[in-house]
Amino acid sequence: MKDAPKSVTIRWLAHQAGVSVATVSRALRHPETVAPQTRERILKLVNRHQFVPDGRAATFSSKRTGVIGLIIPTISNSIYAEFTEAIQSRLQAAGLSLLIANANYSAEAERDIIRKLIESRVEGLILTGYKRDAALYDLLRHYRIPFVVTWSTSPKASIPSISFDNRAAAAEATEMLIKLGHQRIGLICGITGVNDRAAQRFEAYRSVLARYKIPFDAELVSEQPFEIEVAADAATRLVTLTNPPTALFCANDIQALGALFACQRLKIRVPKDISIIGFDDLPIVRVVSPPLSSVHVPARRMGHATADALIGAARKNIPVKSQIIGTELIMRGSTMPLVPARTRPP
Amino acid sequence: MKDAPKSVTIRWLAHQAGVSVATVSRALRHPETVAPQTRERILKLVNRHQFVPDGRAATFSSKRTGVIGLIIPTISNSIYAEFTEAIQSRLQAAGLSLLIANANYSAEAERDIIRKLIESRVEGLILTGYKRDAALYDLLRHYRIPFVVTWSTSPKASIPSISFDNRAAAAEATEMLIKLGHQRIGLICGITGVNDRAAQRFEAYRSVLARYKIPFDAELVSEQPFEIEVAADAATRLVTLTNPPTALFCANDIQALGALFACQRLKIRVPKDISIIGFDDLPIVRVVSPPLSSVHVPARRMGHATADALIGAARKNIPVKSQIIGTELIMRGSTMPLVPARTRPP
DNA sequence: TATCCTGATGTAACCGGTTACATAAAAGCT
DNA sequence: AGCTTTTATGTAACCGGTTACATCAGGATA
Repeated sequence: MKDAPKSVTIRWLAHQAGVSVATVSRALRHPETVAPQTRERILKLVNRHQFVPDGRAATFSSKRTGVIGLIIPTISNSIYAEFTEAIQSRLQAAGLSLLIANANYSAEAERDIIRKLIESRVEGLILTGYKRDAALYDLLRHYRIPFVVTWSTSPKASIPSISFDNRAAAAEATEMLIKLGHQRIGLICGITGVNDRAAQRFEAYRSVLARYKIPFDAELVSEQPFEIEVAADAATRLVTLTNPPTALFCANDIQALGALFACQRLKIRVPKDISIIGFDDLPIVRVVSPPLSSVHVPARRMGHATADALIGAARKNIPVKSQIIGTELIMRGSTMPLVPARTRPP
Repeated sequence: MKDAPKSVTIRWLAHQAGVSVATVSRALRHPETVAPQTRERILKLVNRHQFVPDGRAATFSSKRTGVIGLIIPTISNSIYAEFTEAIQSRLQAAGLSLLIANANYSAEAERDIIRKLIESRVEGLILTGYKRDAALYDLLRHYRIPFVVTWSTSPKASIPSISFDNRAAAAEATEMLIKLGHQRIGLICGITGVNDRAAQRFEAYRSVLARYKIPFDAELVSEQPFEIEVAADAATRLVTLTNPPTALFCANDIQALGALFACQRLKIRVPKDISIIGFDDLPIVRVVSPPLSSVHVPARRMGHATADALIGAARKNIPVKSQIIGTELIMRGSTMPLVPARTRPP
């Protein structure tokens, strides 16, 4: 037998097997269309030469990439990990791959990523939040790449979203604290200028306060990145105010945990001295002491629904339809009705 | 001007601009080789038609993908997030993309992922741990794809690794507890059968005990997945033994946190009643109360070194050389010398 | 036995951009 | 002014697999 060339190709294998390149291609991609003996002869050569087809040529000639792109704002918050794993498992079952890109909460980085993914001709794109340059949505439509917004509902019919309602969920949490008797409610949330989910949660907080005729006090609000040490510092600042809050609504669990640990360090008892509600319902919130109340975000369900929608779009040209997924406020040991706060010495 | 076709191509743009396809290609990829007026004329058309080149054709004809593959065992442990972000930032600066794949601690899933990445012709591959079917390393060499093992040193010169030494780091932590006077040291680690890093940490724990003539007690060891609730349960079981440990070495921080919270729930004081050391040195361990002692893993530095090595390999054919990166045991408030344990009622 | 249908296989054009090599014009130097 | 060098641009072959269409052989049916 002739020695293998530097790069074994389907053409070379075809020659060795005495068949056409189409037959080798069929043996690899649609083996049931090839006669059993022919198929075995081809696969034997494939294995002997450790042949792995060149995906660059395959995606070029088939005009398919089999890839769905996902852009998340960070990979260090495990709520996105759960969401991503849910998507990945569904896509894998459908024979598609997930390409994960991290935008690091940067609109500019995200723009570059979107263009790169369009250049790669991904067969679908999953976005986080709906707020971005409209031209990017136009470009996706121009290239007929199905897309869907997640982690935020979309106000426009032309921008499909599969998400829970941030405002409704944040309103429910804020309202619960009010119903527990709290009036001075602190908010720790993300940077509303670059994060539309944080902005929506903040708006809901304000609007519920207004609804209950509770004056909005900017001093009780802290916007900062989702880093636990930053959150702990923010909580420390809030709870050591002259007139501190008696409750904290944290727009994500990392911040709620930071707040909890800061209170522990300051010997402020949760929930006796201060109630805390988080958002996401990460596993860790069930394990800390006391277990944190939190808005349960159905990340896995949202991931599955998102993947299913894009599989339908990519494989069967089914348009992506918006869906709203419910959240659930889970009350645990970090919240209780307001009791008169003991005055703490300066 | 003639209407744009269904799919605008470089060929069509060339015709519109009155130049050749090579010139359009140059205008996009190497604009400095095209005369300024020609370049502007071409880019004007590109913008007008919202043209994004077809990456499928580009990667095919150039035989370049510009992609480095990274396989991590999970995306829900944020230590991998830090590592991944470090790699991504370096690659981005070098004009390369990172394709992240999640193996979910499954050797079979990883095998499929490796083959898929070879088929995609990634220009480099970053692996986690060195233990896997040798045929996979052979296949990577066969296709001349540079690779590197991370999160574990490699015993073989033919398998380059860039990592800290798990055994040395785990030995240091175990030894520290012994030097603090602890003899009954519990170990909570990952599943050693599928996780060579867990296996190495476990081996180091055993070997240090042996060195100090401390009998190995299997009852003090708990192997289970890295889930915080499972870790809390494991810790609960260990600390409620008839003859419980006076210290816990947890082979990652998630487990250390689970152990800490379990102790808090059981009113077992850390470090007075039991010392705890974790591994990874996640930000949260600095914030909890008490702050956890932990082996600091230089994830960012390892990420940068790994990316640099593969950029060198992919772009300049520089062979990847193994590197060992140090760790550092950070002692915080969760460890103290052994004091006689109060007898707890059954 | 003849005709029709199905399964297996071959042919060859094609996908869209890249780039080695060639050519022409412009710039620089003597 | 003539020659050399540099810059800008064109030509066209190529990358490796996919697949629409065609063909042939074998099986089924009338």
